[in-house]
Amino acid sequence: MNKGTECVRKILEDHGIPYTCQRGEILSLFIAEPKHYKPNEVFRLLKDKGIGIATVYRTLEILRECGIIIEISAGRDVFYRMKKPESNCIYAHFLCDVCGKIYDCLDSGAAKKCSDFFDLLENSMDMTIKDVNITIKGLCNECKNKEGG
Amino acid sequence: MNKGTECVRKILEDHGIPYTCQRGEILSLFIAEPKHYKPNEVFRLLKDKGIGIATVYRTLEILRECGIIIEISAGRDVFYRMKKPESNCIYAHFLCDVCGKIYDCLDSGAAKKCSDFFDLLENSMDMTIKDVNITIKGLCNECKNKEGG
DNA sequence: CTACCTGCAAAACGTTTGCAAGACG
DNA sequence: CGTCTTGCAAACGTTTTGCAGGTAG
Repeated sequence: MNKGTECVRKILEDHGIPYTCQRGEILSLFIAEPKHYKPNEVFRLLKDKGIGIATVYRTLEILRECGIIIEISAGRDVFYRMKKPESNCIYAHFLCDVCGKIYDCLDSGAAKKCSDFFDLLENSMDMTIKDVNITIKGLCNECKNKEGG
Repeated sequence: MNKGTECVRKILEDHGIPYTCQRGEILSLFIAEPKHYKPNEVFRLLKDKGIGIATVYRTLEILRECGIIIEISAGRDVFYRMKKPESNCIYAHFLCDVCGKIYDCLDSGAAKKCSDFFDLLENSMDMTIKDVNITIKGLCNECKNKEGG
């Protein structure tokens, strides 16, 4: 049993999730390359290892429930990615209309401003905010410059 | 031909959309009760009048394309509602975890602040923002007080 | 050994499409 | 009358579910 497996097993068990090799593989994927994955993508990358689509969905739900990964909906698509420790329930993503790439886009300064803003909103509307999901659509850096030039 | 029909016909034609009674019915729904509708909901409310689900989807897409209504995705659900003239491409919605109700939640003051924030972000990340969709999840006013008390 | 987890296949959704019939101007 | 629009049913992609067999502890 190698180092990576050990590490992944520990994360799962620390969250009260019994280890199985399928769960290990899925979580490893998110750790190895920390980007946004659609369920289908996870399935495509791991089906060679004999992981079924149902297990992918069930595992993503488990990992999300316990806060290891987060679910992001951008338009009609659903993505998952690792939860970053510094993010305080406010997630902002930029989705490029042209190339379809998805970018995270809150540095800690912006996150703080945002957080203050939503605190105010929470009070003024007398509700309890659990999380905020901001999806920005437009042209990303690359596509903007391609179109312009 | 009554007043309501005339009015709806005018809106459609002003946007370059040929009038049909199905389009009229769908748009009337949004005008009569200006709330958030899922495609399915629109279909359920209008199928008695012989409107098919395909027509609902096609019409919603047409109305969205020309800016009469907007599309909002909240979690895995897609909603449509009338576009408000004052909204400047920034849409914020509150979705209650418990009762599932959806609320608009940017008054003009908050919208201005938000707008400034995203202008800054746009510059600092060198991208072009077309629209911003903010989904806030949590407990709404009513459900919060029910749970608490 | 028991409880839980898995893959498969089928079902359940939401959404889109092709097509023949019908409505619009 | 030609064009565009419609309803239907089928197709499609995504997500969920039931179940028999397998795995973990």
